[in-house]
Amino acid sequence: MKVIAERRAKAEEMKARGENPFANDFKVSHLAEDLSALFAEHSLEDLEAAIAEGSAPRFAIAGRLMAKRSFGKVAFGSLRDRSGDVQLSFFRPELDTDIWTAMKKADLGDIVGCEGVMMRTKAGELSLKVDLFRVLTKSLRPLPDKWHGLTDTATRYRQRYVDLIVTPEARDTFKMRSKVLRYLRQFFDKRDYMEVETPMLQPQYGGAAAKPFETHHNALDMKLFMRIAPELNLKRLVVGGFHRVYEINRCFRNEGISTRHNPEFTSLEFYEAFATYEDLMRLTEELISGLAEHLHGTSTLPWGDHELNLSAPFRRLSVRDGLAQYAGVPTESFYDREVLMEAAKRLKIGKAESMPLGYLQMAVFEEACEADLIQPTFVTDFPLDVSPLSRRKESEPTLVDRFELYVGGQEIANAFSELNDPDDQRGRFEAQVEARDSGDDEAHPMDEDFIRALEYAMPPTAGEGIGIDRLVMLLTNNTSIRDVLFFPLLRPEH
RNA sequence: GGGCUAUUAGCUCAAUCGGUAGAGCACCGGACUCUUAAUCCGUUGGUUGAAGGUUCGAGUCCUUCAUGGCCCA
Repeated sequence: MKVIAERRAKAEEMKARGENPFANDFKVSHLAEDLSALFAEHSLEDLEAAIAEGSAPRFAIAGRLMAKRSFGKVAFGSLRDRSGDVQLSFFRPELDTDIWTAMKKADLGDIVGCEGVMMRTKAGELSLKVDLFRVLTKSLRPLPDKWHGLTDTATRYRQRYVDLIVTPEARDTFKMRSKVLRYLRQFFDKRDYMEVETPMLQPQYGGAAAKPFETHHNALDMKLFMRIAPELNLKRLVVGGFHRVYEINRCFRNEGISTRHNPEFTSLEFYEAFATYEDLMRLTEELISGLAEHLHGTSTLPWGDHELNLSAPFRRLSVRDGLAQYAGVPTESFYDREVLMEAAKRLKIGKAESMPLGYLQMAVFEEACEADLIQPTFVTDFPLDVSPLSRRKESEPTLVDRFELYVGGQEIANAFSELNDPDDQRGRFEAQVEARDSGDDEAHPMDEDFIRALEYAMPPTAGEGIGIDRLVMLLTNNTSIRDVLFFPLLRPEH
């Protein structure tokens, strides 16, 4: 490519002049935002006077050259470092010829180092009046169009480094993601939770209904799974006496890829002894509305064509009522297989005949309700069949003390009062094993050690998992999970 | 997995009925002492995603493949 060849030639010219096009000897004194903060109140005249009497402080900044506008004897540039942008100004009559030439030769995208004093332009803009200028790192490839940026999604994801340079929204999203994680840690730390880490490589997987990735440990010649959830290990820690724990980390599920699924994703799971799922609803409301306030100063956020109201309290909707309101299944027919089958047929749900009742109830619920649950909604009272780790509802033992939080038409959180009766747990696992044997490859496998742990007594506990990627999507108004992951999984390029 | 759709210069996009692939930005050269998408003048830049096919002639039509996007399951 011609442009690359030209830039390589410039790098060679630098070498010929004894300059290193990949130098690492420039000392930075300040960031762009330091300069705008320090001089926010200084007038053009003040700054000119300081320069004239030689009392103006000198600054050394470095970053990527993002724009260049040159005239006969004056030029302006824009330098971006990790804090933001600052304008550079060059005045030919006052500069060494070499410095002016170096500036003229510099390409957009080069990493440059500048020294000088602060001034204001006639338009009033703060500007570093440069007297020393070097290309520190030569950029060999041209940046995308400075106005249109990168629009091709494949390129944006595959070459995220370029996307981050030219797409401010992408930068903002990832800054926001980082803030979310920090907020979550502070939120739980304040409540005396302990952050823990549990294995991602496991001889036995569990804690969710999903297909795992498998791998192999050579030394032990043993099959290992990538975890699909940290749940069982976190509950082992509760048994061990760590009564408030949370883990923020990656989970892996060997499933399809879509705008809301990536094979690896980040989950927050937290467990609190002596709490119930109802306590967690209040905690979740506080967490999410607090997060919105913290990030945006409001709990009303745009989401596609909608506006989300994330202020507490959130709506509560039992699965039973949801089926009645959205799927035309009267509350008294909640357990009526025929009525549910009619609804399933209407909603074109495949393989409904072979589903156990709880699965059928949830399949109909998800198909009929999910997309309409835009405003935050706690869906409660799940069927026992689909909840092998949840505590039975005392008033209605075919249901469990569980909720899922839906926002923006997608599941954000899943929580329940934990099942801590080891015998009931064994029965649930056995039912899951049976389901697996009859073809459900997402059924939960038996975990003898987990039952043994429960036999030592796990205090009454409530636990919750929150999908961090989806949460960030909501908080940044991104409708694709790929926009909140630095490097989403894609097919190989060639 | 199925349907629809897209892929053209480094980037953003044009190209009428199938008839010589073009513009803006970037780049290169020139003018210019306050710009901020600077402006003006002049150049350069193409295996039209890949492979086949139809045709005198294919960016355009057909087939297959690759990679995205949207919708459905």
